Amino acid sequence: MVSLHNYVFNISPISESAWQDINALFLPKQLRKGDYFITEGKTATQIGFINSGIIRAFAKGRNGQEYNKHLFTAPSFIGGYASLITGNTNKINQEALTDCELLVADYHKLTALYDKHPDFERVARKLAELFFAAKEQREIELVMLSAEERYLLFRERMPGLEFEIPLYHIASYLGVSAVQLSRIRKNLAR
Amino acid sequence: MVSLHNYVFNISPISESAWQDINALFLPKQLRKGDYFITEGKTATQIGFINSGIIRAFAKGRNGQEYNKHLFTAPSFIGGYASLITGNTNKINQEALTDCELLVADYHKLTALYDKHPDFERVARKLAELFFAAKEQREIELVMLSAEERYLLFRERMPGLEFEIPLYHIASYLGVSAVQLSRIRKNLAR
DNA sequence: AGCTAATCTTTACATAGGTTAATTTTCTCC
DNA sequence: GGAGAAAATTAACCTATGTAAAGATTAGCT
Repeated sequence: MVSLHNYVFNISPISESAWQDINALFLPKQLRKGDYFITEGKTATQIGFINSGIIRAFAKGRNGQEYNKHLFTAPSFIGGYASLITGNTNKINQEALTDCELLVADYHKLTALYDKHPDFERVARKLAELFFAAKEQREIELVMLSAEERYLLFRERMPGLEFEIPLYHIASYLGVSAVQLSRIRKNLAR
Repeated sequence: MVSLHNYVFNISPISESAWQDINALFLPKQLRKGDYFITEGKTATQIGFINSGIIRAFAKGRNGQEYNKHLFTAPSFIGGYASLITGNTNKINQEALTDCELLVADYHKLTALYDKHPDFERVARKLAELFFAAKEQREIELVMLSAEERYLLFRERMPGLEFEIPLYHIASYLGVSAVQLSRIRKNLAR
């Protein structure tokens, strides 16, 4: 299991003193399957780190249909990043698909450490850059690849995950209906 | 016109000394319509700032079809951000759709200033965060909205732009074929 | 083990949107 | 201003994928 410490140091090493200050802000928290970490319409204040479990981030359309923007597994930060950054309300929800072990910190207490620890702000910069590059990649794949290709890529990148959560969540993550994913799987099996 | 100075200070103010060091790295550059700022397969080394003109960032599929990931207008940074960050080759191209006035700097000379000027690294962090939030928003819109809704949103956000560049570039930006955009426009006109 | 609810697949049908090609309209530049 | 190129529209056709509903399968209790 990748600890918060290793995860952070892997992005960009920081001083021992910075790590102490950061670590002190994170407290353990459990989520039960079905619990929400953030909810649309509310303003995010916390950032979480997944030690175990699976969380989906999803947006809701007006007809009530949902789109799974992302599936998070350990190790990974979660939270209403856009809301934390801009101060606007969340446009999305994050729901535990399994029981989860998290570490949770107040985001603004964390960002208050940037002045004291520029090496930590560097971590935040690199993280934001990596998030951006990942989003860019996903955007290209959503538009340029067929649903079947996206499914194959998904299986490659998150092996086993398709057996831990309902397929319709994966379909939504891939941007297709559960029916269509079922057809795709049938095709591949031949 | 929003200058580089104002653009940067608007994100997060920096010391006069930091601004001097940054500004010294940016040199004017003209692009003619049709010129490329970055090319896929090559590694990006430069970052640009658009003072005037329009640039499209696009990805190419295997069948040669293109997808306009983004349309840039002044004021805006351009460059192979993902490549600059990761050191991998560009997966995308950036092509001038009109003659352009840019300021261009070596990216690594710029990032070398982070140690000396933490206030500048803060600018970089906020910028990356804003980029990320924008991508997230675009991703949601691509998946949740119909092509017609995306077109209306585009007209609202970039008024007039549809009269400055070929419609098929806008269609590609919206993720539909030129034929389909034509149908959409016809529908709206009724 | 067996019951119930959840999930997955399949079928039938509808539609948005792709492709290709022909036609019309609009630019561009001599 | 006219010729040729570029862009936009239209028409014809096709396919991927959506929706709804019915069945089949699986999982989660008690």
